[in-house]
Amino acid sequence: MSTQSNKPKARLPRGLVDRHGAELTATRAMLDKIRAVYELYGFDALETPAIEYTDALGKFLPDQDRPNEGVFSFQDDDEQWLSLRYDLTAPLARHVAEHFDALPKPFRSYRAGFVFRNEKPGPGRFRQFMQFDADTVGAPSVSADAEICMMAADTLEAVGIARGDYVIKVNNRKVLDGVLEAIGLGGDENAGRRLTVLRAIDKLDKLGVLGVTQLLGEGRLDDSGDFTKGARLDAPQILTIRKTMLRGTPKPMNEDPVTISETSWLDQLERDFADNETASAGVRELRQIAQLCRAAGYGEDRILIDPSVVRGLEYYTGPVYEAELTFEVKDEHGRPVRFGSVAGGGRYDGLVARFRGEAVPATGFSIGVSRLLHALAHLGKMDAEPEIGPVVVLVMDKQPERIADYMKMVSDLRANGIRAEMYLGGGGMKAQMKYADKRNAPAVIIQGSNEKDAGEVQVKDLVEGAKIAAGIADNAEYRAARPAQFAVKEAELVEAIRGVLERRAAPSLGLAD
RNA sequence: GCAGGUGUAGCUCAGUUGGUUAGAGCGCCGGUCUGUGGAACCGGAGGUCGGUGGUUCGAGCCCACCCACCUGUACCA
Repeated sequence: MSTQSNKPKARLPRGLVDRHGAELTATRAMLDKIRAVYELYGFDALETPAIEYTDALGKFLPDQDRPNEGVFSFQDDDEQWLSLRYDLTAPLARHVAEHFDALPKPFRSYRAGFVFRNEKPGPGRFRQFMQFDADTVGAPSVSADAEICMMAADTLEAVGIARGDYVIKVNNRKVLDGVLEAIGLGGDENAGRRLTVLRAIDKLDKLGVLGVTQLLGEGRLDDSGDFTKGARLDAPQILTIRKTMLRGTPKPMNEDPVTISETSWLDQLERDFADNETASAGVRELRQIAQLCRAAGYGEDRILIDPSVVRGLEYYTGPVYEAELTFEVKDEHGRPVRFGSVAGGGRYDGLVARFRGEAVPATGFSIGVSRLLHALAHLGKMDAEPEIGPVVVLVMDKQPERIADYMKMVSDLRANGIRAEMYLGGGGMKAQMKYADKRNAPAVIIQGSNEKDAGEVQVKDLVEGAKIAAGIADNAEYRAARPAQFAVKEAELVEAIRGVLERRAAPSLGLAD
């Protein structure tokens, strides 16, 4: 029988993608812009590996039932569990804890890299994706948090998002915790319900006030008919949450919430929860952050105190921030596209302490590189121009001495900084032309025996040629026309190609053509 | 994980009440053409019809289970 059944299938696991061409170029350009801002702010580069000991990453210790829940894990040959990192913060905490004595404090660093999550992929969600983080470790004051927010705003503008098309929303976990305490959800016995409440609030921009209210109460039936159990709060509790956390949201999807100013909201919160120490401390911190940002010239259009921001539920201990894009984009069906948050972060005072016992305050944030790039593409800010391919020297004659001639041409072009290659495949001339077309070559060089005898080469400008060809309807005529093709002396080859490339680089000055 | 939907060529899809050797367009490769991308004409490759089992003389079509993908939802450090 055939070997067909044991041939491997050429395929990629779900949630993973190959990237190439314009997308890679655009990614590189964007990373450069982000890096420039981070360095301007005084952060230094740090690289950590993609693999860590599982216990260093945190809570996801593999168990027998589900060794890979959420994280990709495997055992080393000494039986120790290793995992692919699922964010860049936990590895940073490990690095700081490991080299604590040698590092300057505060320690300010940035890093970009792929992270891995073993979960269900969706549109714009992958199992491998890139993050670009910056963190300040060892700085307890809210100045560090305010600085991160300002840098986040600067970064988004640097990559091409206009002021007004984004907002950095800031909240404080102490406020959230304090309010929950005040409505009787404090203490260990209510940990589960607190989590449910926070998750519900986090869904505000997705489900709207109505949906969140349902999740705070009995629960919610989604479009597919599936029921999500709610937090089962009573009416007064729900009212309190709606009055505080759901209020003042900058983009109400529903008419319900009354948008009030940042300061009014802070005043109200301070008044209503004056006797709750946790909430009051949170409000004080938020006021300071707002004050610092305003003093530096960042208005509410850029950095906004917003009570509905929750962020991750695991390790944030103080201020939390989230960068949201506010412009509207329609998809091909005319429906609005949501980008959601493209970056986020917060204060995590307990993360390094896991390794050291003593508290090490830290704050930082993380940009979702692929998501941000996706958003930029919708904004038309991504250079989607295909790369200009190499000049292709066609092989008209396969005699070894002629091959040497062709390679010499390529070599001369390269020596002059022109991207070039000789056709290395086995095809005939037509195949070679198709190849050049597919590679987006600006020009091909043709030298058969006739040209060789005359000491000449044919240069064909493929871009011009395509333009001219568009006006030729008849096939025979098209072939005879040899559009945008001309002969030059062998010695003038480099100069001729340079001319073609220049014409290509400045098409808007095409009056002379 | 839960709910719903969809699986026929690389892509988009046809395929009669179950009936010989499963089709089209586009794409791909080659030829017409010792000389030219697109177009034209001619030819070619490419399918265990998602998988397994069942019903039947006979299954792409009917039944059961499984798998994959899509959408929503849950989780998301």
